[in-house]
Amino acid sequence: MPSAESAAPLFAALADPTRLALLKRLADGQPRPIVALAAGSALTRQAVSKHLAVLSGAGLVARRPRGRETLYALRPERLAEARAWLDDVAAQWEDALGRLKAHIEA
Amino acid sequence: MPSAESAAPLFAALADPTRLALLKRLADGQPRPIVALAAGSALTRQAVSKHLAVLSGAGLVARRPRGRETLYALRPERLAEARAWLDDVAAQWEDALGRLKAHIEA
DNA sequence: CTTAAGGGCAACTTATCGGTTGCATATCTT
DNA sequence: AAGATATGCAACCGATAAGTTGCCCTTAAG
Repeated sequence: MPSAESAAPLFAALADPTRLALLKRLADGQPRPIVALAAGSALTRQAVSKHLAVLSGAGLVARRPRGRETLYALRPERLAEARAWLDDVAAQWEDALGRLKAHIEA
Repeated sequence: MPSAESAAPLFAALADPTRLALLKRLADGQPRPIVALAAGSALTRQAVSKHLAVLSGAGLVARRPRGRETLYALRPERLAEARAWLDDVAAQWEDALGRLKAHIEA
């Protein structure tokens, strides 16, 4: 169960439609260079590069320089951490709900 | 499966440790007024109020004015939407992984 | 060797965010 | 009625984020 302090930066990296789109495109498991990712996004290469830097900083994406290009690949483990926080809260909620129900029936 | 455009504002609301802490405190199912929530947070009542407004705007929390106070309660359905997006990407990833493995073994 | 392609770095602009302070409003309480 | 309680609204400040542009470096390709 990630703490609020560790989970917040993760959600912050996910708080942008462009970045979500990038992650989704990388979810097919194929690493891509920046130009390939910038192709479909109507943004400047620099803008995409910045977004990838944010994702990389949050650990959601892995950078692997190869030759003159840099390949970016999804890191699903970090996605799982974000899910873990949500699961944690949901579990707390379910637990509280069950407790309430039990109390009413008692 | 929520689109990137609809999921991003949701993640944006989650991108702050104070707000995550608020959600976690509300996960016990008990609606609370602002003062009660501001009590443990070392912040001004106004700051907490703003954070709650953000959470409310994202649909993560329900406002229910009662008398001179306003009760805030968690809305787990919206949390589930955030989870749905993460699940979607994770499923895509797993699928691609399986496809790759099948291709190798073929 | 010359040229083009892929990217990093840095400066700058605009907008938004988190937080504060001050004041006004509505509702309990005595 | 008077005072305290719980909020809301608005203005303001400092920091950060998104995006652009311009320049330089490295690596491939002719």
